[in-house]
Amino acid sequence: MKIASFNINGIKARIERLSEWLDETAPDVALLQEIKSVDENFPRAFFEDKGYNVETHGQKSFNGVAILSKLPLEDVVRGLPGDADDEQARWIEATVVGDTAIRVCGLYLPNGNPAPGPKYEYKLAWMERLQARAADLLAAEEPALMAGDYNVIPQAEDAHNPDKWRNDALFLPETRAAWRRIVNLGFTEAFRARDPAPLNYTFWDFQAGAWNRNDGIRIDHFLLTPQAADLLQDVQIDRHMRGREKPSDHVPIWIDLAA
DNA sequence: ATGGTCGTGGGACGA
Repeated sequence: MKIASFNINGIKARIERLSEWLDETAPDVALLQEIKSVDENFPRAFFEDKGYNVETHGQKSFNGVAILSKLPLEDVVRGLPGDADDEQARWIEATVVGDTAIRVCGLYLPNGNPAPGPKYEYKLAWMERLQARAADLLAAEEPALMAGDYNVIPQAEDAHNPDKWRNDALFLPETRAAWRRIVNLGFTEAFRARDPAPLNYTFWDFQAGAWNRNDGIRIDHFLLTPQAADLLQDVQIDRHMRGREKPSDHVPIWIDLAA
């Protein structure tokens, strides 16, 4: 089963790129971030015509996450638990019902800049809530994953120019410590676990010719419970998507599970 | 230090 994560940076602007990528890559499940659309305006029928079930958790103009799945989705939950006042649409989870049931969580973790400041405080608080949900997922001892745009550069090797990011909310020591507290609960970070070639990024800024200079960062991640990690067969970053017409600033990352 | 480029929605904000 191929499960992908893709920050599309706006469904309206990206529907053509997303459509061709779905046709080429044929993921069974695609977790989307930054749909930047309310649920009513998401082109649900377009993806249903391709054979996908569609679940969205959107808001006006910003954020927004969605799940596309060729297999049935059950027990959909919208919003990360832990703060009833949080109105930002950054979390959706569901159970993918196949031969092996897999709990999939799609997330768009807050950017947090500028740091310090209220946006950074929101990011750290969100990561504490994420840690709580992550602990519950592990306690269930079932195949489950959390994937999406984490807005976290885990290590210096995950940035082309780490010095540039030293004071950025994506790379501050406190951010990376919060990330490690989650991973070290017992998750497998799929891409790093496969020990792939270095300098493989998932994001290149639109500004200052970042793509042309390969000035990228690796911030889109898959965290797998042990029961999901047992099934892991492959991990790929679809880097080529960044070079296409009207690309997102992120590229897709996907895993293949023996399920 | 600044500005550089996108998307949304139709101005300013977020990244």
